[in-house]
Amino acid sequence: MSVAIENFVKTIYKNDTNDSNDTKPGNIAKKLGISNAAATDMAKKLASRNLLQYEKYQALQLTDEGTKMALNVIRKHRLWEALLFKLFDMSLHEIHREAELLEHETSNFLADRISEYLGNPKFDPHGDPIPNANGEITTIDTSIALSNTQEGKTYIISRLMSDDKEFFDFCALNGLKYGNSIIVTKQFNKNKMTQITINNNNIILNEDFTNIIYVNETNY
Amino acid sequence: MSVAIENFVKTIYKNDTNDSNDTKPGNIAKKLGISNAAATDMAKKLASRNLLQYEKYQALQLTDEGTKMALNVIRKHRLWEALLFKLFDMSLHEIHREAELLEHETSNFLADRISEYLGNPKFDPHGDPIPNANGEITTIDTSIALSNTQEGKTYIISRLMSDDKEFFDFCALNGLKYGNSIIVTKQFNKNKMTQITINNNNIILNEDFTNIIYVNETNY
DNA sequence: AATTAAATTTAAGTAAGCTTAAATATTTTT
DNA sequence: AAAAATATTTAAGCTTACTTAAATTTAATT
Ligand SMILES: [Mn+2]
Ligand SMILES: [Mn+2]
Ligand SMILES: [Mn+2]
Ligand SMILES: [Mn+2]
Repeated sequence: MSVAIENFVKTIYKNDTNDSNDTKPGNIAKKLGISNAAATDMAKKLASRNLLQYEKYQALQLTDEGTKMALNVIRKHRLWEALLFKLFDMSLHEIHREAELLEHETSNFLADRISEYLGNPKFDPHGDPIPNANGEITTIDTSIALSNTQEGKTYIISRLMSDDKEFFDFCALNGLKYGNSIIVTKQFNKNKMTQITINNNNIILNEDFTNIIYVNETNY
Repeated sequence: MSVAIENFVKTIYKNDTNDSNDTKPGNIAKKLGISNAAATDMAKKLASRNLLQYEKYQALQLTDEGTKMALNVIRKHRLWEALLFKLFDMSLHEIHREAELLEHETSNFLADRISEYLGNPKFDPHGDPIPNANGEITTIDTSIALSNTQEGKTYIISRLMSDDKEFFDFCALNGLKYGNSIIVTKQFNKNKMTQITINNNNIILNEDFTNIIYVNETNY
């Protein structure tokens, strides 16, 4: 499959699982940086190849085959991120940038070698789950957005759902890293802002950030 | 630059440095598996971009810029081969197959990280020299083809110049590996066949093989 | 409910990288 | 040196993945 097709189904999949907006050609176009017309064309083509269902003016829906393809690409993306992070200690932004390209030129064989080498990890360095070789995500995600946490409790950072360099730079600067521990000290304005304590620093985050930082409760 | 262009200049470079046939569009077409017409078109386009010199019916000649691009792609190819070989113990054929794709989707930044991680190696697992970040091959190659060796002498395998699975499988089976030691026990029929001893086995190789296996003399 | 705004689709066109077939030039053989 | 064989180039056309502009449909506003 071509790079264009792989990125297209992947973007649909991620829009469906992570975002609230509907999965119409226009929204996919925006994310891919192409015109609406191009996205509509592509949607029709992929429908004829049984990768998705397309009905005029309706949201796009991946078929099982399309979902499988998306998960296969996502698997490769996240395995690359895990490998580059481990070997070269590159930043979250850098590993994402490289993985975005490498994911399309990686055989299933090589993906399996990478996975094996890393001990078949279930999560990438962002905390995103890595689909297995059958295109299944077996892990149950119990994490919640920071905006939904409770004052006074301690949490472990489980996911940083972003592709944005600025965000990652901010995270790196403040110790906001997959696996690190934080205390939620205050929720402001109906959870539109959240104060946390990490490494003895107090940080106030607005909803742009608290909606994409996911955490798990701890027992302490 | 596109994959097509990178493979094109790389193929010209390799034809110039490794092969005896002239570097006309037809020969490049054959190696790339495209039509002569396509190769001629591409040659004209690359000439207009100052990557090579094109004159009707003449051999193609890379400009400095074209050569630099070729060496940059070759650097990435060989770094990938070295990394995959080291990490995953893949065969020479497998690492080549993957590198052929990955080489086009690798930033200079990532190439430098790979090189660094490997200790800036000067050779890949085939024994081919790895250009440095400036696109220079600093290593002086003193190796000779097995067909040009002398009876009774001991040599170290320095290069296996092939992309062929069958050849690599044969090599792997018989211990013909970069760095291994062999004794040339006999040269037959004006060096069209060569008998060597390796791991106490005698093997007779014909010129298909002795022309692509390179070795260095030892002092013993 | 009608009007306006926004999103989606259709239509027409482009560039890259190929193809095959025909025309032309070069190389080899006689 | 001519003829035949081979290689190269030109010409015409195809597919993929895009573009912009116009037409149409849907959604939002009054
Ligand atoms: Mn990523
Ligand atoms: Mn991608
Ligand atoms: Mn190789
Ligand atoms: Mn290649």
